[in-house]
Amino acid sequence: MMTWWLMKTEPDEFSIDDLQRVESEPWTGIRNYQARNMIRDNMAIGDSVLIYHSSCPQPGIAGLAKVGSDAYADPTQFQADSDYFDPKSNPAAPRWLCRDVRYVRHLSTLIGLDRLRVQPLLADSRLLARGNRLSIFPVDPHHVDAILAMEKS
DNA sequence: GCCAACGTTGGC
DNA sequence: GCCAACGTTGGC
Repeated sequence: MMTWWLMKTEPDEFSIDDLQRVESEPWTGIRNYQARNMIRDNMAIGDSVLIYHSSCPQPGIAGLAKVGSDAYADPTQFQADSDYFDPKSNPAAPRWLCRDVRYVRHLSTLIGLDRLRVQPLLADSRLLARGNRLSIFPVDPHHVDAILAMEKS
């Protein structure tokens, strides 16, 4: 059964335009155990992804992608010069995982957080839940429907 | 730069 | 296992 996911990215670092350019990208730098467990246990190749731009002038949902690989060790945890270097991670038992994410398409226009906030169908969504700092989490199909319907309105 | 929320760390 | 201190996230 296919799951929909939301993945946050800071467009200054890596935007939906960048994903389109490279087509497929190792989604590295996830350093939260809950998110790590979902990458490991709950994602599947072919799952769909909402790409969300955060920490930027226009936060919101920018495009669609797909999970393109199984989970594998995030190489940045072993790179001493990386922001994501984790000296406590052991190569024999890597602490952090990633998956490849494949570009599907841009939304016709970015659906801003301001618009998401006023859509009643999303009032109970995790996306809008107070204090949600997870950079990866599943999205209910009916919430996805509501979001994609906003693309045409 | 501020601040609320929340995860992680480490002393006990 | 508790909990205070600290760090990070992310909107504004």
